[in-house]
Amino acid sequence: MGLHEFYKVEYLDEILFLDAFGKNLKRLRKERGLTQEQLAIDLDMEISQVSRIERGIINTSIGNVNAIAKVLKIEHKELFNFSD
Amino acid sequence: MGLHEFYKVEYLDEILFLDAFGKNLKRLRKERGLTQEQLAIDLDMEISQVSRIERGIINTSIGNVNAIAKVLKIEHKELFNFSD
DNA sequence: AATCTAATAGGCATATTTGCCTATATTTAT
DNA sequence: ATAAATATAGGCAAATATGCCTATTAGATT
Repeated sequence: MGLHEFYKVEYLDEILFLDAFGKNLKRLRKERGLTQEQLAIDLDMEISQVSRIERGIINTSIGNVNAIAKVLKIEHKELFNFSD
Repeated sequence: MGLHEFYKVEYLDEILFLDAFGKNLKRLRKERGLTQEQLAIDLDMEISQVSRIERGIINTSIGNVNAIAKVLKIEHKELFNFSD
């Protein structure tokens, strides 16, 4: 079905953003040949959280953005570098 | 006194990051002649939250990063563009 | 097909953020 | 110096993220 079935219209922009952010993270992770489990270990985070972030169902923190950038050895901006 | 007086060493990197992020946001906001109150209104957020974010005492969400970038009419990466 | 690996899903308790509120402090303008 | 505007501070309840756990599904390999 893709994305969420129900949502408040006011938050649609955020939902789309979280979805795009997650897809981008998944792409960057796979490009480096990492599994969700390995990324979770490196981040000292639960694998279920990594999964939730990549699926765009949670609104994670900028602290995690910082940690992810460090682990993936990329700049913060790369995590936000997606057309939509 | 600057920053926090007590913290767990493991989280020092995150504390420094949140502090830098907040200072950068404050700079970007002032450059555009906005008060915390006006920014809060535009973001549909509490002024106390804007204050907490700028002071680096909370770890806000990527959804707010997205909203802030939109309101300030800047790219996401600008919010992370600080030396340290 | 069977097995192994990776990812998704969700429940529940805890931690953290956020909204709402009031009060105080700091800065700016008169 | 006084007043007005702006920012900081913190308490409390509600909302949300996270950790920990188990189970299920999807994908890859043999």
